[in-house]
Amino acid sequence: MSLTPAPAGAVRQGSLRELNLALVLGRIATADRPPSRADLATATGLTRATVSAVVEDLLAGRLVSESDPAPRSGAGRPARGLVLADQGPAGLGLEVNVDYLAVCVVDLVGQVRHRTVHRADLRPVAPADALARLVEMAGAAREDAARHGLTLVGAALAVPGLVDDAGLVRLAPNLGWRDVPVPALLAEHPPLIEQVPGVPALVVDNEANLAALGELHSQPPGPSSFLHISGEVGIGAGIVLDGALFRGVRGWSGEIGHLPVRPDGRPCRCGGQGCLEQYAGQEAIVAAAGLVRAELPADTATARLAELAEAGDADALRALHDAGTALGVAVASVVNLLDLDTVVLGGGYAALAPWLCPPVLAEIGARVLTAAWSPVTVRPSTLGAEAAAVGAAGSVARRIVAQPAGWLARPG
Amino acid sequence: MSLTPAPAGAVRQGSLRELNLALVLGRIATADRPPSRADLATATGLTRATVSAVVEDLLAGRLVSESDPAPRSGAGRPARGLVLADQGPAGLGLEVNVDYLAVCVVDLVGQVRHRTVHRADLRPVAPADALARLVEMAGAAREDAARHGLTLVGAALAVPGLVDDAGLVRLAPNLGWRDVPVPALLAEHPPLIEQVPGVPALVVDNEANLAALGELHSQPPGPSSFLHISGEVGIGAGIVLDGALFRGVRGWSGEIGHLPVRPDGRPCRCGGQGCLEQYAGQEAIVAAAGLVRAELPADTATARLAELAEAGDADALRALHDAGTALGVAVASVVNLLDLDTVVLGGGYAALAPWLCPPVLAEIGARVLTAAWSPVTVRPSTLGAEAAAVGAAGSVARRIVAQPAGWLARPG
DNA sequence: CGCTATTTGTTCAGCGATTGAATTATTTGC
DNA sequence: GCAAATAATTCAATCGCTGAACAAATAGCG
Repeated sequence: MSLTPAPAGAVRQGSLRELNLALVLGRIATADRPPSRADLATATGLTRATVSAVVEDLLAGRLVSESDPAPRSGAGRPARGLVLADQGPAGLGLEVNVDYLAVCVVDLVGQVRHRTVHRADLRPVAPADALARLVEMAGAAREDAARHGLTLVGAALAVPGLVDDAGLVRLAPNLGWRDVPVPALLAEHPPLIEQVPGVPALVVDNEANLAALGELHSQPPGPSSFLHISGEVGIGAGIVLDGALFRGVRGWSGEIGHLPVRPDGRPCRCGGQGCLEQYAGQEAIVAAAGLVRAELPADTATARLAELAEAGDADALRALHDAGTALGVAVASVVNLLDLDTVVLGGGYAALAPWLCPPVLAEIGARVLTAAWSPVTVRPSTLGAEAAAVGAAGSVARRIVAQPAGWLARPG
Repeated sequence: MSLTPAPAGAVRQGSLRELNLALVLGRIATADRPPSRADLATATGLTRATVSAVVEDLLAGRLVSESDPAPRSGAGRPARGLVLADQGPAGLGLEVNVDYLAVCVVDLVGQVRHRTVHRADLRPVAPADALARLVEMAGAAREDAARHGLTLVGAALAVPGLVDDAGLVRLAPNLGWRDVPVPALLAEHPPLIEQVPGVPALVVDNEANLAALGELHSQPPGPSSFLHISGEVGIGAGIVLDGALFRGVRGWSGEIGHLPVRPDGRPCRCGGQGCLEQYAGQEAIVAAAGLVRAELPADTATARLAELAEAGDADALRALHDAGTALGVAVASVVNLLDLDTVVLGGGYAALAPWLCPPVLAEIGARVLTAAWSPVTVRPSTLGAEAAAVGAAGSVARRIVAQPAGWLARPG
């Protein structure tokens, strides 16, 4: 999701204003301090007159507000700083995962204004029932958002599986879902959002993708190209290139869990052999550490591992080192291929990062030709749990920033 | 290099025309038959009046020309078809490789209008001397181009190695180059091109990247996202995503030759272990087939292999099968990661495709989770040798199509 | 042959958005 | 208290798109 305007088709007279609205608003969103109209004029290359006109539209639409006297030095009339409004449009983020449901609301600024998590084992629950429960939570979220002056303009749902363009969940193995028509199931419930031109009412996407988007938009802003790895039962990755999520031809990119790291190794349930998941997936690590999986609820497995590693347990340390090495082989492949300089460990990996990072870095150092000239950073995610839900909500809010014209054109 | 306009900064009054010039010209370039002004209006969403005005500019700048009566059926005034001009701006492509120098000229249409290849072992030649020789060839190319009514507006140089943003060749191992400042060396020679706003005078890029661009712009147009693998002494890949080359954060993407396909395998000169290059590089295949490399000039090694395989030589067939399997493991990683549906085998691999494709496809089928739903195509490159030079020249010519305003604004 | 329907391409007044210069507003420094 | 400096607004001019009317050119039909 680039912040620079990029018209797809004809550039009409009115597109001009649309593009400049996006340009100016994007600048306000990414500035590290509230810019004045004059700042925006020099930053964008537009004239002050144009910026004033554009800002007037944005103020009228309540997308930005004027902040009180901005700190300045020197003579001259003081500038009025412009900031994104903390009221107005907001995004709804939804997440179905193996052991929890999550709902959150993120505003234009990117802040989480509402958050609900419902812990439960979702594997035995029918998809329709899980979604119904989610809608219920979302209803409460909307009411809470309204109390803060926020209007939900779109929703994004994160699922740990493969999703096609139409929102059909083709396969979510760890959840036991197959060919679940999410949009159709959700359409049976009363709509929770106010439709705005240019913002899809519902986007269904892979959990790893949305978590990566969350990382992209987190504060402080990080790099615009990176790999975000979600290490859960399965291992997924979100690839962010130049500030935009790369989804692949059919939206199924990031299947890093099935990169062959030991081509003649253990058979994987995907049909292949020696997939990363067999060596660095949650179950593999737990087993290698000598823990009995049945005694560990999924959401406590990584916590228990971290506990043992912290205490110096030899089995746990070895298991983590081996997993990190396997992960490092896969990451080295990605870095060689895409020339990324940042890798973020998210999901269950975030808590295990202190033990995973060293072997991953070692493999990168040994296997990446260009690592000698420019080092690769490997760090844990800054977002906590439910990162995908936050990323989902943020992706909706970002869309308003990227295409404000739709919101401004609404009748209200 | 997208054909849809995408302004980076301010959208000023004049940008409107710039964007629509690019939009209309891009449409003319990609249409499969010469479109009329009316066709363009419906295709772009602009009014016929605007299209007429835009086309008038393009005709005046000699970027397009009217083709004689286009075949039509039915009543009505006959349309006048519009085609890209076969005169006017053209791109200069240069290539330095291990055993040849190549120069070519490609016009707006994408056709190769001039081509010179100088075969010689470049390893013992100093970079400055190699480039001087290339400039000499380019001078002849420019004169030949001028006779066809073509003006060179930019140059691109393909090098088998890592190039940074400034055009510095950091490392070209098989050529023996290290830290060669190509732009500075070329600046000592008289300029060969006419500077046009928006078109860089010289771009230096990796051979695999430019070969991929050549494939992207080849006729008939193929997919807009694919992986192009150049199998020479080293193995490089160009990644094309949504019609644009993906260069990575520092321009060093595509180092597929060093993907670990056997993490504990043979040591590689990159410092890693079990890199693809050790199993599917030209030297590895030649050695596995029982051929003595010293007796084979580099440019005949693949031809000899193909000959033997054609004749049913067991050693050659086994060597190719093993190489294809290793290649397949790497390709499976890429496809899992990027969800591409097309893989093009270029360079030395093109001639060996009949024997490489089956094992590559077998590995993909076994290791790619999504292959069951949508098959992956693996095919040889349509461009012949010196694909990188052609791609280089084409990338310059394409830039004029993508940003015609610069050419139109020139004083001439 | 002449008329009509049809499609292509051009002309032109109107209009929206940006521009650049002039103007007003507000503060600091002397 | 006044000049300098910076911020923001106002306004006529201009650029380029729009929509509708108009001119051009052909096929079909009687």
